[in-house]
Amino acid sequence: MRHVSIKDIARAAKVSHPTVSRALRHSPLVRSETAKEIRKIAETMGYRPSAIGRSLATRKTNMIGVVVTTIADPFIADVVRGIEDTANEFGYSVFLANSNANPDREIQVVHSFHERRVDGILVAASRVGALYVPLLSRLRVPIVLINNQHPDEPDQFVRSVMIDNIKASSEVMGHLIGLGHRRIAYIGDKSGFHSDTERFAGYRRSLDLSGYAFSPELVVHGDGKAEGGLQAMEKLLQIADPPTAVFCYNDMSALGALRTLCAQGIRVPADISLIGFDDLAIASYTSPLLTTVRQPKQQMGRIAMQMLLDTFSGVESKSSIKVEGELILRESTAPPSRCDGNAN
Amino acid sequence: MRHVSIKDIARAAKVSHPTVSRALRHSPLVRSETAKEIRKIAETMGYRPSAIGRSLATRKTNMIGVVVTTIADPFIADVVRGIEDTANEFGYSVFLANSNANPDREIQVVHSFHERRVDGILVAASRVGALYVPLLSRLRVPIVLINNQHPDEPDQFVRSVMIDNIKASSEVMGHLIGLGHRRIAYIGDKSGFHSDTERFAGYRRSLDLSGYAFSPELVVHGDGKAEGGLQAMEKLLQIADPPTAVFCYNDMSALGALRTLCAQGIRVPADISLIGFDDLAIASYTSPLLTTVRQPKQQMGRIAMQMLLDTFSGVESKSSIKVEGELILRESTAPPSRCDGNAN
DNA sequence: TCCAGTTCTGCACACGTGTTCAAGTGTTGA
DNA sequence: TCAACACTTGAACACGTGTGCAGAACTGGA
Repeated sequence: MRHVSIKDIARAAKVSHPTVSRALRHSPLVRSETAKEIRKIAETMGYRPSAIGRSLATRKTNMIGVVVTTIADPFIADVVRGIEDTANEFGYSVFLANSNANPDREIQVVHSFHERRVDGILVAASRVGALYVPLLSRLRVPIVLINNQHPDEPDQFVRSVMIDNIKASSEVMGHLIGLGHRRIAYIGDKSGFHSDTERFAGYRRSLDLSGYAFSPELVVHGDGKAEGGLQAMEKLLQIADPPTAVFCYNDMSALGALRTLCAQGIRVPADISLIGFDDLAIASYTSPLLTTVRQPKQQMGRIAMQMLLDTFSGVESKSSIKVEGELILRESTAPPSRCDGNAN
Repeated sequence: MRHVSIKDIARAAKVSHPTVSRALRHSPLVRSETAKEIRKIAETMGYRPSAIGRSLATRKTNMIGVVVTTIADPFIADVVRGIEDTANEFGYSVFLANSNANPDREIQVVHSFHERRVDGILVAASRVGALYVPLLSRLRVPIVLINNQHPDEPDQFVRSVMIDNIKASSEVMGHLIGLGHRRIAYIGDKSGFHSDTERFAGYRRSLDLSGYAFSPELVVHGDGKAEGGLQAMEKLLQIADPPTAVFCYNDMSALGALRTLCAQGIRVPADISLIGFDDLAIASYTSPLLTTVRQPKQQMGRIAMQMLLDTFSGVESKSSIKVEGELILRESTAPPSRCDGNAN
């Protein structure tokens, strides 16, 4: 049994199919009684317009593609939520594709989106990032990168929204240094995500500005997930002169680090201060509650989608938007308990 | 600038467009040198087939729709991951839509999927569930419900995959009762999700079978999220004779409950045992580590998608698949410390 | 009654791809 | 040399919708 089409309705209403098309779209070109009659028949026959046919005719699909590393990442899930809400509000449907941080897969996904003729693409937390902007740009599809490197030269098709990592990172360091910490460790990501790179830059710069020594052994790399943070923390505890505070580039890493500390009977924040980044929901339910930087995750999703919508409607808009993080002080940071003797 | 179509290639190769169509699809009907030449030209011109055109012609979209309550729920995120991986493996793209547990929205989403002519629909953790199976069935689109009520009468289009809640629930209760607990509380969900209903049934039945009294005041309702669990636990602590163990219908609720306990200085499991359900990643990073029931989340997504694929290819398959949960013993349960005097 | 103007309708085509069928070309065997 | 056959190609149409344009139907005024 086929779907009912406007031709079927046309036959039933004894009119031509263009008239049906116009009637259903409330075009003023069709007599109102006729239109009403047609719509009644359409309703009776259980008609649902075919987005496929419409897309072919209008060269507009009202679909957007979202490529993420993995939807299992709570940060990304929140961003996607903001995207989907906004998209839906404006009649767009979203394709979701996990790249699992695999560059090949990422490119393959973009091709798939292209074949489906999506009206726009959103990329969340890609590893490839700016590297494949040329590819993306060649597709001539509007694209918004989220928390990712934006090419220096302005590009007609590629836009971005990101948090001001350097600034947020500096606030984190300011807070820790203000509490009296000198030996501050940094847990990053071995995959080299843009967020990590920038946050590390802020960490480094704050140390320099404060005149404190940068110790390479205090920088370790996890995988952005709890397990990586757990192992990274173990490494930090093995060095001769362990840190008094640890700055994790994201909350999941902090969660793992917290687990290691707890398992080894090290008190947070009494013995070691811990600070994360993202303000995932979970950060409000750990013990102690996690001090972190709040990213407006859903809002970033909304903004990214809005940037696409603006592009669609030809509205001029900034090619790059920066949002602010907010340092959320909870319970996992405190002044260092012991004097570490490092006067410098 | 338009996309290049097979007609453009046909013109360039001085053949007709059907020949191009056949060449690109490696049809044996076209001479191999011609085909090779055509494919070379297509490559040069940067041709990418239009899924829209193809869908219209084949009446197959290779798209499936996934409706979830919210992708911000870690359980659902994992299921979706399994779905997406499998879908992608077989050349399908997935539409993601959040219903936010709003029945109207859920129906609207299904209509939207229908208009896009998806080949199948997956529903994860819906509140509406079986209630709108008639609607879904009328669309004549294969559907698989995940962890949701399945209509009693077998339906040609609606299938389901779910965990054996009663059994898992009984194991949980068996574990707690075996440890010596008598006053066991249950934290459920006020929205009335199917999972909650079934798990509660298992809780209730286990009490009956063991001959222990069922105390209505020991049953409280959260919202399936941490905040709800937190508040539910507060209520439980206010009753005159508080429970010695708490069974939370999901891990997020358990997380909130754990927070309340920790904040009030109540030791887990020394003072109160706590047990969850789902085995979210986070359950391995709490303090104490959370005892819970592991649901094969990704696998459930894979199975659901596989059921759809089977339907597409006409393979006969079961209309309902039950997977087993696995009780994961960690650190949050122990024998009760005090005699609660309730000899019964 | 006729004309001009307005309102409404349908024809024809477009969008990009796939498929059926007929016809063209070349090959083989009698 | 011719028929039978296999191989290759293209014309025509289908899928479902939207739109420009021509023409039909209707309205109002002289």
